[in-house]
Amino acid sequence: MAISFALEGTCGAARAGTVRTPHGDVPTPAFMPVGTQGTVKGLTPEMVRAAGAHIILGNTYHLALRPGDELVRDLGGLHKFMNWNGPILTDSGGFQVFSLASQVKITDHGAKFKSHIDGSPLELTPERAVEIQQNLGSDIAMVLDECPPADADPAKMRAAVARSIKWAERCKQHHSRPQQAQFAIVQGGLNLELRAECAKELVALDFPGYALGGFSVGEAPEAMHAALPACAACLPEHKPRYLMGVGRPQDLLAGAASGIDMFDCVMPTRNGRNALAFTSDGPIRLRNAKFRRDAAPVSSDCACYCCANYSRAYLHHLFAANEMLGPTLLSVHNIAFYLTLMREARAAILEKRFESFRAACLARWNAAP
RNA sequence: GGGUAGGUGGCAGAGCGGUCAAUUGCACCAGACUGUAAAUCUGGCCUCUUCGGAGUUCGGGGGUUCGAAUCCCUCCCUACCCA
Repeated sequence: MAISFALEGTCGAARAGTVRTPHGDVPTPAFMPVGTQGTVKGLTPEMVRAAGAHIILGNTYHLALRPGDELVRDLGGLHKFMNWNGPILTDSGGFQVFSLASQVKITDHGAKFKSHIDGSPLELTPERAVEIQQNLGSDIAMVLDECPPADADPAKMRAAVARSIKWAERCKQHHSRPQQAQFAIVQGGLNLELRAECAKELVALDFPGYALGGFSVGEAPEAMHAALPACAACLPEHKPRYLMGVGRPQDLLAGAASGIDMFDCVMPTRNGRNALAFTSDGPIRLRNAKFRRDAAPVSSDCACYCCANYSRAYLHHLFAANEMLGPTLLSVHNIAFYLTLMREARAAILEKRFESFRAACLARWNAAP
């Protein structure tokens, strides 16, 4: 068994547990910083760990294109290559089928891409996605899925679900790395019946973990929040549940409240690079002139390296001067903020006070001036 | 004292008779960012505005013209060269 999941406590639908992997344990609910190209942008692994991360993401599509999955394999695997010895989850490239859609042609066989790097043609099939992730040596691999946009018409949505199920089967069939767990991905958009159907088929295939894909792809956040409880409830209780690509802090809490265990999102790092800081009083834009002389730390009660040592005024200066330390420090903070939130959420679940914790967080974030 | 090249919006720098409130970059102001083609992108940036427009701008003054940032005269200023 490549991974196992221990459920340690619940509070309503919310769950606290531990995902055990060959490279270490992950307490849940967990947030996974995104390191698409074999790096959490701007941060060393030491910084990522110090910020509180237990597990990070890598990406099949990007790493296969460059430097190449066989190269990574030959150099000892992704953990060694990037010097991260904790757990790694690799995304399958399914999201790139969505986000690079203008250059992608999808057939039942696979997704034909044009490389965003040099335009060269390539095809990502379910089998190839499995192979790449096995070469990378991640602890958790994702099946290749088709992730339609939120406004896709019902027929397209249904077809994407059908294809995602077939592809999941092929991925499972092709998978052969015992120390790697493969998670399936439920699609279906906001159609709960379709979601349930998709989940049922995938659960029958008995994967060690299940993800909800196809959220935060253009729909209103409230619509996603409303759909999550039912979607999560379709998944096995004794296996980890992963909400892919989500989201803002309030989305993570909504997910956790619905019974989701794992999250990933580029938001803390990308927004950090773009001078937006998540704070206990809501998001702030450190490029704004009002922070020019603000001696306070980025977030008032944050214990991260950034907040322990630097002022908002200094961060404002770094971004104004275009200094690379600005994005780095703010990525450190934002990741720490997300991970602290998950740690507190976990404690609140175990202490059966998750809903009041969530309500308090939302009240504070929304009270911002 | 003589010559030459110039003086355009916070700065740099286009424009050289009408389509110019004036290209562009920087700076500045604000916004966006959800399984990362993103240290990126979008909008604003003379004044007023009922957002339809309206009013004042291109060193100062005067002139030519239906019309001038653009042509002429004059004054002021800057840079370089010659005495």
